[in-house]
Formats: sequence, structure tokens, C-alpha cells
Amino acid sequence: MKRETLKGHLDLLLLAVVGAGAAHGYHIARRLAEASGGTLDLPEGTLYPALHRLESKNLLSSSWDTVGGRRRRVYDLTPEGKDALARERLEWGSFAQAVESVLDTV
Amino acid sequence: MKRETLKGHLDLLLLAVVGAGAAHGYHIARRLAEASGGTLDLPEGTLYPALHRLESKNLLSSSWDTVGGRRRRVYDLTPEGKDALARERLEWGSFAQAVESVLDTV
DNA sequence: TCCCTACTCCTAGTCATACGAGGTATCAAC
DNA sequence: GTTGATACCTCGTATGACTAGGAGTAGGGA
Repeated sequence: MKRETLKGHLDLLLLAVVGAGAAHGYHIARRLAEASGGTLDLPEGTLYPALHRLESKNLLSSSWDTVGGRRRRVYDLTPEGKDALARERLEWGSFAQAVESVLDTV
Repeated sequence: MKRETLKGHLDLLLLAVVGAGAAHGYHIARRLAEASGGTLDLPEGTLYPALHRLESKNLLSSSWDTVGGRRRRVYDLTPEGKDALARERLEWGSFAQAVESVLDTV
């Protein structure tokens, strides 16, 4: 996939995954890869800064957890995050439809 | 629309519009706005640099035209542009489907 | 014992590119 | 003579995905 393809759509994906249930970073990445049939395989340098950004925007909240000696940061949606997810879904819908229309029409 | 939404997908749209018939910049923008029901309304600071970029990558070719005293630069697809368009269509398809899968699955 | 794989997190710097703001010029219509 | 549509351009900025590095835990195989 091209370098810029994901830009502007990553937040939607992360919010959607976390919206389906609290999860830690590594787990989010695997859920995403799985749900997309391997197409969406995020490098860590993409994943973690994005999660931090969403937390600093108050769309996600996090807490540390330790399982089997390993530390994890578990993320969950805030109420604002839920709203943002709904908005982003709508935006994606209209964008995707606009692109499809162009591809069909022209 | 968010500032970054279009990133990585603009080339596809421009190639698709020109692929349907040679056109000059202003006309491309209007075809795009029309075909997308107004969703895709490119500012000129987006449109023209993108067209120049595509030409410098040899995906578009251009020639000057004068109609009613006004100069226009008319763009057409090169053979490489046709190939790129086909590739970009496929990429869009798999990306869009991956996103939809994530939104549906999770 | 050592190593490799899987797990789990982090950050500094780079690069590509959409966009805002500003500029130029023609023509028709009011 | 001013406005609005047509038609093009470029410079600078901001954003954000990614590369490349680093850190540590745990388990299994050689």
C-alpha cells in the first residue's frame, strides 16, 4: 500500500477497533490485520503515536495492566471518542461514496 | 472534510477523470465536484500542483490550448498513466474493502 | 547456555503532499 | 468600472504515516 493511503483514515480504524472492546496496542494491531485480511498491517511507528494522539485528544483513555510479567497499556473509548467514531464513520461513508461515484461516473 | 482525508487518493481521482476524456484543470475540478455530488471540491492550491506532479511522473501529458482568448492547459493520460490508473483502482478497491471489513467486523 | 520468536512498549527524525494565501489575466454582463 | 466566472500559477505551512532505532519479558529449541 502506498505511503499516504492511510492518512486521515487511521483514527477511524483505531476508534472502531477499540469501540468493539477495550484493547492494548499490540492487540489492536492484530485485530486490525485480522479483520482486514492482512491488508491493514500497521508498523509500530504508526500505531503507538496514533494511539497517543487519540488519547491526548481525549478520544481514548488508557490504563496500565500487567499480564504474565508483561506490561500493556489498555485503551478504551471515552464518550468523546464514541462521538468521534460516529462522525468519522459518516465521513468515511461520504468520502468512499464520492470516490466510487467518480470511478463509476467518469 | 478533514484536511488529510484525500491524501493518497487524489491521484486516483485525477487520473480517473482525465481517463474519461482529456480535460483542462478547471474542467477537471468541475467534473470531480459534479460526479461526487459536491463532496470533492478541490481548491486550486491542491489541483494544479497535483496535475504538475502527475505530469512530471509522466502519467499525464499536457498541451496548451486557447479558447475565447483564454489559455488552457489540456491534460491527457499517457500509457503509463493508464497503467497507473488501473493499479490505483485496484489499490483503492482493496483499501476500501479492508476499511469496510473492519467497520463491519469489529 | 544461547538464541530465536512472540509479545509489548517507546521516540526522534524524515518525507510526501493537501491546502491556504496570494498573484495574474481574459471576458461577459450589469 | 465593477463584479463574477473562467483559467492558470507558486510559496510556504502543517499534518501525520512511516523508518529506524531502542528497551524489556517470556518460552521453546538447539
